[in-house]
Amino acid sequence: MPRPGKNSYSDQKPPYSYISLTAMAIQNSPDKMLPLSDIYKFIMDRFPYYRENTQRWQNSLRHNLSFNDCFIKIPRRPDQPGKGSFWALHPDCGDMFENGSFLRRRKRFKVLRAEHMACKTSPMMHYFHHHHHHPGSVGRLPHFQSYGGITCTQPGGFKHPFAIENIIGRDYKGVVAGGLPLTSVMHHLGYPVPPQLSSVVNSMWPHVGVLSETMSGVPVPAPSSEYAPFSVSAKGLYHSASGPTLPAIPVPIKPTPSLGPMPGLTGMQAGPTQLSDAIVTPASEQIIEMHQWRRCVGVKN
DNA sequence: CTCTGTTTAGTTAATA
DNA sequence: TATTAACTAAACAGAG
Repeated sequence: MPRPGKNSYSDQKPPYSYISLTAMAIQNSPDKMLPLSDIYKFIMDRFPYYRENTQRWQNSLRHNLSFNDCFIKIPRRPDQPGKGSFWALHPDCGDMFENGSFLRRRKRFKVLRAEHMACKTSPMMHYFHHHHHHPGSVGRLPHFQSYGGITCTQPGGFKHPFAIENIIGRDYKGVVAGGLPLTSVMHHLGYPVPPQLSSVVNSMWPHVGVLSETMSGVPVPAPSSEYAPFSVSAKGLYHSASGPTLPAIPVPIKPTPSLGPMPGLTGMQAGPTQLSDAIVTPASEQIIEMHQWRRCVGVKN
């Protein structure tokens, strides 16, 4: 029960599952991977609700990381000191929240057992420690050459569930140049895409806030963590609150198909620019290597 | 010791 | 209403 005069609604439970909160944190990070403590931090910075009962929800969140195949562990390399591994999103997990609800996915993402074993228990994981990463490379686009394996496991090409261009497909479907998604163009021009588009991420995840606020450790001020809208009709906000494009707020309940938040998404996924419009990050680069290795070893997918 | 990570088990709640 | 995703609790192991 929110008490009047004090933060009113902002400490109410956000309409996100732990999975979506975690995915949000990961996707909002420059490298698309975060250590556990940073996932905690992200959530606590933006959602006052989670500044309490930390033992309870953090236990649940850790359970989710381990239990759900959509999250994968990426070992630290020697030049990345710290505790625990990095957590990233599995490249094949698809659009987990395509139904528009961030509370419950339509289906739980599961990888095949063989792949699961290879991914989670292989002693070859140390493989990742040895490849073209330098302390200064964070946030930069990696080399094209290492990029070839991006389509590796899904026919038609993989689209990261929270990939920038997917978000663009939802919020900025008009932002296209020459038939190519903006990200593709930027990528080809050599721009470091993710940072430029952080505002797009913010529009997708209304409570993500601005990156610099996390960096400085200053909690995000009230406006970005106001939950009053969630108690109101989602559909109404859906059409009115965020202008001509997309919901500024996630839809807590399953929308009707015609109201689907991302009419352009399917087209994006089937689009002709599979390879070039994916976002490559240090995390995905390492994932790509993992997949290449698995293919090489003959792990079926 | 704390933190991270895995696992089992039971409950709650969304949705087909 | 049945199914199943999500949540919670808890035991436990290993790393640092």
